[in-house]
Amino acid sequence: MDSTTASTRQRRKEARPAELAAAALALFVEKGFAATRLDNVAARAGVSKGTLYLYFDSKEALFRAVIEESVLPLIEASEARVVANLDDPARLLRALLVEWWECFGATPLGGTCKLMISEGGNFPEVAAYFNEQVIGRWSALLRQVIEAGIARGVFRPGSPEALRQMVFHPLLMQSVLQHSMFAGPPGRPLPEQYFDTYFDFILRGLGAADTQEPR
Amino acid sequence: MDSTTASTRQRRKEARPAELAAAALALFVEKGFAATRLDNVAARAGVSKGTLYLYFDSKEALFRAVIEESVLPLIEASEARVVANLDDPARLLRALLVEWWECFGATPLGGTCKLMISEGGNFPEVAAYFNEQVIGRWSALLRQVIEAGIARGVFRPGSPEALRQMVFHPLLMQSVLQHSMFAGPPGRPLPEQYFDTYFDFILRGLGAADTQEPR
Amino acid sequence: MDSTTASTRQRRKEARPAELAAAALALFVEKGFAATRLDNVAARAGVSKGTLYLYFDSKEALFRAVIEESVLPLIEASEARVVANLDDPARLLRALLVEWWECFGATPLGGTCKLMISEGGNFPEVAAYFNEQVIGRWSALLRQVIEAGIARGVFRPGSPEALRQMVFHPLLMQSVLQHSMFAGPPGRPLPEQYFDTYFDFILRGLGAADTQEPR
Amino acid sequence: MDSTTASTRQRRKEARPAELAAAALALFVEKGFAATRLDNVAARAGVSKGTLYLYFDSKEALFRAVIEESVLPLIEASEARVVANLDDPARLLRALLVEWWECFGATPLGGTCKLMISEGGNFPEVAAYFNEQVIGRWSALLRQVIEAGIARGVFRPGSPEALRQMVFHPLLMQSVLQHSMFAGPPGRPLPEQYFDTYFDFILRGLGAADTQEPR
DNA sequence: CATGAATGAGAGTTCATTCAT
DNA sequence: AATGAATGAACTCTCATTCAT
Repeated sequence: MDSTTASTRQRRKEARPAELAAAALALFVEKGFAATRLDNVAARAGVSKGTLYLYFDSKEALFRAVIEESVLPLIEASEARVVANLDDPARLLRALLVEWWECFGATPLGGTCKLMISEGGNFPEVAAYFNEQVIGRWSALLRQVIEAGIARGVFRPGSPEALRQMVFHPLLMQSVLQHSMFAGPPGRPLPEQYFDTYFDFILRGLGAADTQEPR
Repeated sequence: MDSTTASTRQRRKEARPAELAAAALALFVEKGFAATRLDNVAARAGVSKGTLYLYFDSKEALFRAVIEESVLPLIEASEARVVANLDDPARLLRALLVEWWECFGATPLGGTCKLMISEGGNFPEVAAYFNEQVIGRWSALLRQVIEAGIARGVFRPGSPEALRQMVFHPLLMQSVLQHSMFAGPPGRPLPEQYFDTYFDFILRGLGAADTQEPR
Repeated sequence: MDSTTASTRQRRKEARPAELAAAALALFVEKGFAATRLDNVAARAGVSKGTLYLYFDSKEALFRAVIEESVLPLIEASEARVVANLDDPARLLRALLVEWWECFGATPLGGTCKLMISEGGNFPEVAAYFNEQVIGRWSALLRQVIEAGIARGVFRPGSPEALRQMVFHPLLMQSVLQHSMFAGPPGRPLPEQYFDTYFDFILRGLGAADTQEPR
Repeated sequence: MDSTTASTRQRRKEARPAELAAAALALFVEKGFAATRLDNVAARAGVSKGTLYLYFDSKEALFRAVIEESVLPLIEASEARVVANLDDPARLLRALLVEWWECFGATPLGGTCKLMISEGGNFPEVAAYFNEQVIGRWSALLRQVIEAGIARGVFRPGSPEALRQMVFHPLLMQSVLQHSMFAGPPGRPLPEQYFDTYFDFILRGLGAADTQEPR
């Protein structure tokens, strides 16, 4: 019963839902919800099809779980970081975006963005949840940083929401594309110079004072 | 039987494939390929399900046709415009992007991008075709303009491909999002100020000398 | 469109639901609802499995249709007969019961009684419908005849409902048993003397004046 | 480990099969064989699903056991009573039927009859066994009493088998209906007057001389 | 040309049965 | 002896595809 006597069976049982959700995420991202066969999900997780139903009530419940479990950890860490570093918005912005890319956008979790773009229309409540808990909170963070930058005169004035899109969408589109069509060899890193060009571009775009400093 | 009805029929007959493809595009974009029912496509086009098979061999053939018919017109017009106006890259860039948005991104055709992001992995040949004929040619155009700007000293030096992404992806993401999840009322226009902020941002990002000129 | 041009296809289409319901009734009665396979229903009706779904939304809908279509005709004919012949209750009772047996109890329709006994608990709304529209109306008819007989002094006094059960349940049980367990060769008629013994018994049981007359 | 707990365990162990069979009987009667889930049987008996397989080889073996254990006790007692009391057939008949109702028909065991009506067709050997060991012996008893009555001139002449059905089927149908569709509050007793009307009716039906004696 | 009734392979889901613990 | 996680065959239901009309 206690942790020391946990059997192999027990350990598997506790790990199962996460394993199954990971397998499902990969296939949902690759093929879409409707085109993903539960046989394939089960096979990828190394279990039989029936086992899926021990942990999830239906294919749709699996989808919801995949989204819900994929999204929360990063946001909270980032929110904590923001409140502590608003005095150097340019550096903070760069740190947030790099972290987003490395911990989310470039990982399998990043597939959730492609997945919600593809399937959101078929699952309005899941889309609403994702919008509130993930997109909304993350967007608010970025707007906060941009507003701080404008307030401090580091960035030029402008609509924080529009500027947020200019800043974030190139990186988001990178993530979406890497989980789509031309994924190439999976895990292929961005070209070396990408982040240099990216940050130079968005800081110039924001009218940041010191865009000339080399990296 | 008489000439009048014959010509009416004739017109219908010739228009049919395009009507069917338009109905299919709308539903493929809204629901995805696998979740779209041919019954619904037929109903939206006002024909019976069997009629679809008079014009398309299979659901997949319909998908290919949808993609193939959606993409060519704009590119050729844009290509012609580019060769004629390379001497003012900033103005040309703005004109191209506005045109792309108004003639493609904001129209039902813009759904094609969302569709290829969602379904490209399931249709590699279609994705390859789309990549070559649309993405490749359009990207080449934009790179050409950016390179011209750099060569003329209007834009700062940098990787043309990376810069193309910074310039184009915010707009592309707008189009994708409008055809996805949170489409809101369909056809909702972008906020007035969006293009002002957008062009100001990307021209600053490109290091363009005169970013203050009004649109 | 009109009846003369009705095609083979058309004629089949109109007859299909009844054919399918008849096949389903036979198998539901024989095996029960849960143990009946839709494959078998389709095969017995000479169609494919998918065809069932052109006419019935689900297995349960098929069950409802089977019950609802099996029950109404007899009742109405019997109700009409009753109001016209209440002045000779003994003869009327005999006529009603013979008719019930020949037009319902001994036919495939009689299986509905066995079916509702077996499955009523799993389909409360269907059972309620059957109870109101069939059992209730038929029981009311019999009670009416018995009450008329008591009022005229032809039958001895007693609870009409209890007497109805004594009168009807032997015949009902015959029908149920013939559609159950020991059906023997289907359509096996009752032994010659059964009805003689039956009517003699129930008329004596009702205290009818002239139970001594031989048939 | 000590003798006290060992004996408790022992008692549980020996009682288990009967507890499991009782749980199964209740659910088989309520829902039918195919619609009864072994999970539910196990839950109702307070054990896990796997435990069922320690005592019964399969769901069908459980069904056989349920039937076989439900039937024998009453018959033997009744058979003994019959041989000792054939000299007063009317009184004996009444006693047998009251006993059948109180010890079988009105108890959970009475559900066996409904169950065999519902499922007999799917289990021919079980049905044959039930037919021989229960129905056959019980019917023979009743016929014996009826024949004795006829021989003594207490009942009018007639086919003993047909008369047996007239006599027994109203009571049997009561039992079947109480375990079916409209069971109402379970265990609801028959109306007070039911047995009065019932015995009056069948003794009149049998042409018994003295049907006026109160119960 | 156009229809829509019919098909049947293939999907999601259930549940009797097994077996490592 | 008892458990319950795991299995996979078998079910209901769907829908792209066909073809007689």
